[in-house]
Amino acid sequence: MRAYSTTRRELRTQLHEDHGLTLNDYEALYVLSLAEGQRMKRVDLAQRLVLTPSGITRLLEGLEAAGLVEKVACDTDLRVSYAQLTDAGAEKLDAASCGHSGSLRTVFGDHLDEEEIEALADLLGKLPGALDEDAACPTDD
Amino acid sequence: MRAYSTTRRELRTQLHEDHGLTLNDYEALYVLSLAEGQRMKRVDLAQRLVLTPSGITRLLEGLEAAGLVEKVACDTDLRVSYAQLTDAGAEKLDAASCGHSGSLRTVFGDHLDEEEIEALADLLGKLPGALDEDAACPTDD
DNA sequence: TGTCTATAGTTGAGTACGCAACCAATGGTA
DNA sequence: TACCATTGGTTGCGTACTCAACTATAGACA
Repeated sequence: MRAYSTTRRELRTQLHEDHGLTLNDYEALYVLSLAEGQRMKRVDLAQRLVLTPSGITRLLEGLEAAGLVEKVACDTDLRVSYAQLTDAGAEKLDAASCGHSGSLRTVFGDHLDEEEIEALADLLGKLPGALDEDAACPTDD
Repeated sequence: MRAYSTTRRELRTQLHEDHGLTLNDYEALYVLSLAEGQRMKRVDLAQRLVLTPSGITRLLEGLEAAGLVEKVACDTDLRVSYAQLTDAGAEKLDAASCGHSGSLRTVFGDHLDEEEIEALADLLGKLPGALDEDAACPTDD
């Protein structure tokens, strides 16, 4: 049967069935795990995930409800709040990332060789939406 | 102001404001315009746009309501119906493509040179979801 | 001090999809 | 001929997002 899509859908459903995460859930946990102190201003996280402020609010709503992320106030600026990865969140990420990044590698590896993957990553990295300079510094005050 | 996303959102809103089309609307018109007889089986169009059958039904609903695409029955197989680009659809595509493909070029051109764009297209073309062999032959019976 | 603009974030309403369940037609095969 | 698996397509329902409008804080400047 000629599958409708392939990969992206498969990745999504696998991640969802195995760990109850959407792709963006996963991405959010992943990005947070790399951030200084494992936390980020919501607005920076939004930019990093290419979401609007409301998108981030809803995404974090779910992750907070699941106890994977905590909302932490900033004492120097009452407007901002941080998304802080919890221990449970880090564990969930660990559990999911094994299978997920494996799947990713497989998907790309099926069609591209090592060198091509690197070249692709390089080119995509130059495009906006990818982490531009300032997206890399999550917590500043 | 540090924009939330950038390009994709901008492309979408520009296309929407100027011509009342979503990105997928545009893509559908574009793909149809290249197809033999400017028509395609709905299921093939779905695969090409990486949409589910229900997704295609809803997408074409809108385009049909706008008179840009017509639903044409197949006389050899009563199950299938074609999406047929109308004259109005072709005109709309013309009107939109000028600005849109210009914008696209600009977006990529701002960050990549000619050679890099070509390399990127080449690499992406190898990934699934891009037009695999059979996605190129729209109407067959 | 009051005012004005910019920024962080939430909320309500609308939308573009996916999934599951379904119906109809097709093409075997007995 | 009757049956059955496969394929094309639609519909109901849920969801992840966007946009627009809003509140609240911050910082600049009179």
